[in-house]
Amino acid sequence: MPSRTHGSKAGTAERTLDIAERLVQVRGFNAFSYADIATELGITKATLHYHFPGKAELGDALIARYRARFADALRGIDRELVGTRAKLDAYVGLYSAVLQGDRMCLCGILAAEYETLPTSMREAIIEFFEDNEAWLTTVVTLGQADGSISPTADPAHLSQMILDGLEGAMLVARAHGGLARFQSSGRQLLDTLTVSASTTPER
Amino acid sequence: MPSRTHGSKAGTAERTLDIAERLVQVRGFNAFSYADIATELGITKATLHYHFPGKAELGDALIARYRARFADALRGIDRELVGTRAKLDAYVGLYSAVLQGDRMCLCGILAAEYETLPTSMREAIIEFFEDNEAWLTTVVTLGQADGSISPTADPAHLSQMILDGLEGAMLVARAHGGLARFQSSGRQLLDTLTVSASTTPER
DNA sequence: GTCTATAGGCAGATAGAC
DNA sequence: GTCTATCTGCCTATAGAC
Repeated sequence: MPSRTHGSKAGTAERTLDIAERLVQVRGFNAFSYADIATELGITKATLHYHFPGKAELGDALIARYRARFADALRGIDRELVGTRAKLDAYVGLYSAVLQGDRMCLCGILAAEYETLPTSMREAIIEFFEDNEAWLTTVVTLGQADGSISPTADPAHLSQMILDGLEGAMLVARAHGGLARFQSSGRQLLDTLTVSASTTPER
Repeated sequence: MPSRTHGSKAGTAERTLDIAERLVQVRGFNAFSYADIATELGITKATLHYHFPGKAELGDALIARYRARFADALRGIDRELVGTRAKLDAYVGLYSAVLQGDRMCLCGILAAEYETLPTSMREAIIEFFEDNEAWLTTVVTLGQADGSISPTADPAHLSQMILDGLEGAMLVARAHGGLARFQSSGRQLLDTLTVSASTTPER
């Protein structure tokens, strides 16, 4: 969800990343071209190759920026919210914001194309998932300590379940059900997971 | 799960579907070509166009066959198994079998490429998801009746959560964690969902 | 049904002028 | 940094012979 490039003053490289990011999140890495970006940016393909020698380098930069922005958002949640359910709700909100632009999670859609991607991109995608699982594990562990999550389950398994559930909800919702469906699926996931300690589900 | 084309005697059309199906499930619809299939089949691209005029028609046939095969598998579960958890375990097993060949669910990977697909394929993908949700809803409703699933949640929401969770688990697992991760995520989902009526989780 | 041959387009990428 | 021009290769698709 994190804000993409700010106001008006942004270099060609940054604007390229903004456009490429959107194209990948909507259409996938194998379904956009340098020509698409060049047209939208009003420059030539050759100029694009000056900033990003090949598609692989562009992909690397895309993931690196997305990953850093997502990590920032997670730190923001830790800073501003207390309580397991509040943090998890905010986490779901991150995904909702992405889906609002008819986009899929960048690393989620790249995971679908995983077999066709260069090694450097593959490794960075894995790191994105690991970041998310690590953060979720701290939140789940907190939840087990404060009694809002059942203490019998393995926090790592619960974290995987949450990540997978939300990535899948985005994937399916873009074809079938849209934002409303994503949100009901996400809410159901959290409701099923958390024994309402103090938070009251809205229905 | 669903057996692909049987023994030795299969026409060109059927063998084309077998190969195309695998290529799509592994690489995606936008990352395979008629040339890939022709080479593997030992025929020319022109022959392929005789059987399937364009990629859209091939895609339609792919989804139709996959959907029918999946529906058969669901009927098989209903025929052979009783008990909510047993049916749900078998459902997860269907997905595990797909993942074993490093494949993603056909309609899951197509959902990632949704924006780039022809209308006919889009509609068929949605129908696949609806089939699954309808079946899951009957199982969840059964589970609420027999006490193995909490009766307070909406069966439709729980069905979405299950479908989304498994599609997402496949998506992520192919990049990170593989079959083992898919299975632990799937088990965690079912364990969280079902209040162990009689089935004992393996840990 | 399967082939040869080919069309026409677009992909990613590079050389070299400004 | 950005351009023009161009290369090479692959893509989907078609015509027409066998």
